[in-house]
Amino acid sequence: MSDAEQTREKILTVAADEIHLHGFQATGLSTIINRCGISKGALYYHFTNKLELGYAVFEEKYIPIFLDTWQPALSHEDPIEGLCDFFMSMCDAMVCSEAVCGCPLNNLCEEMANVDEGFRLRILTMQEKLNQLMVESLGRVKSDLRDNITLTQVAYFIVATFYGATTLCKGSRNKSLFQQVMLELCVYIRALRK
Amino acid sequence: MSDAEQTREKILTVAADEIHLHGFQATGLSTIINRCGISKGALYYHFTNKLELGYAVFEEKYIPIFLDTWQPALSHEDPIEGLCDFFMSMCDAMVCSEAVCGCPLNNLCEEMANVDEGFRLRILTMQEKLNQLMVESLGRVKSDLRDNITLTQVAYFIVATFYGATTLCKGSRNKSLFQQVMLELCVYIRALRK
DNA sequence: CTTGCAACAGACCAATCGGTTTGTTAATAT
DNA sequence: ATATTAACAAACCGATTGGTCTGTTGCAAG
Repeated sequence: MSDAEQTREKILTVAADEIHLHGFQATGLSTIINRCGISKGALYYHFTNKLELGYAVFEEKYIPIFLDTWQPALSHEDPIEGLCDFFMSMCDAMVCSEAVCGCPLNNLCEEMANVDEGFRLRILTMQEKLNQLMVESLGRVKSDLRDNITLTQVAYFIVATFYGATTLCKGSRNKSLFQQVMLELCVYIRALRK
Repeated sequence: MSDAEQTREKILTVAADEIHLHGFQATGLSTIINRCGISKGALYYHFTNKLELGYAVFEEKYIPIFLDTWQPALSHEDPIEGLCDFFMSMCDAMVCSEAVCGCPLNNLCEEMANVDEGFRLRILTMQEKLNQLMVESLGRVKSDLRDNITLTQVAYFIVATFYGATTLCKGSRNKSLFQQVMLELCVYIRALRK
């Protein structure tokens, strides 16, 4: 990787972390610059403006992370247990010390959906993609599931609950609260079976 | 109500609306001042700083609205149906034109929980209060419910799903998506019965 | 009549923001 | 050897932010 590419990568990595920690709008370019040890000239050489940097972080960092996080659960031979395992593992991964950052997708959706259309559409695309993946995943065991369920609806319900759990956890800084919601979510998911 | 009290009320009302629309940090004092048709001197006469104004908005505006919104559902003689009615009515109330603002509590929690401890504790108190109310409410018909359920856990689960649904709706600007999650939530709630 | 304070108005200020411009350097192509 | 360019460094800029400071006005008590 060339020096320039390394610089670009470093900017993206630091920006991704900073946006995850403090949100997009609250993240100053000066912070990114300082943490990277570069100048403003360097940043603006690689990105035309703050918004474009944000888009790049979303597409080159958040999307891959997001897919890598959900993929194992969804490609599990038994998606029901795959999801339950995933949610339980998220309980351990959830850090509740100084700050709870939660899911970058959820955060950006809350912060930017009403602020910038470019962000909103990217988030929307990702959410539809996740829903589609989940529908496909559950569809593979459709014969095991109750007859009266709508897969799309169920998929959105699951994601909504997951998102809401992270929000609650942010306010309470209580990992066990997150865990409780996840446990109940597992109860719900397992009850999808006949 | 005296003139001074009227001014204070107007500030609180406008600030509450503006914070609901754009969040606390993105709301400038100049916006509030302009919309109220007052001066900066007036604002700082009634509130020591922006943060204290935010707290006042939370306590004198958001908390009452929040309680008034949930109370009817929870004090319904049949809380299960009370909640279902409530969620269905929220589908109609949800506006999806230019922007989706969602629940002020959820918004502030997402934005401020990791930024200011004063906000976080106020939000936390309110969420615990809601949970307590919901547990009491469901507790009144406990004999009708399945034996293996934990009321607190169920209550947090319900609120989490509701919160997450508003987030999804923000990104998609699709009222029917919100409706789908609410429908599934009703399915879940009704399944709490024996 | 005047003194005093509540209730503002509005100029002012330092800090910070995203963004621009100019300058420098090292490498590469000719 | 020279010209060009990629890849930055850093001073600079206008706009905006929350916050302060110095008035000014109207009513009310003495």
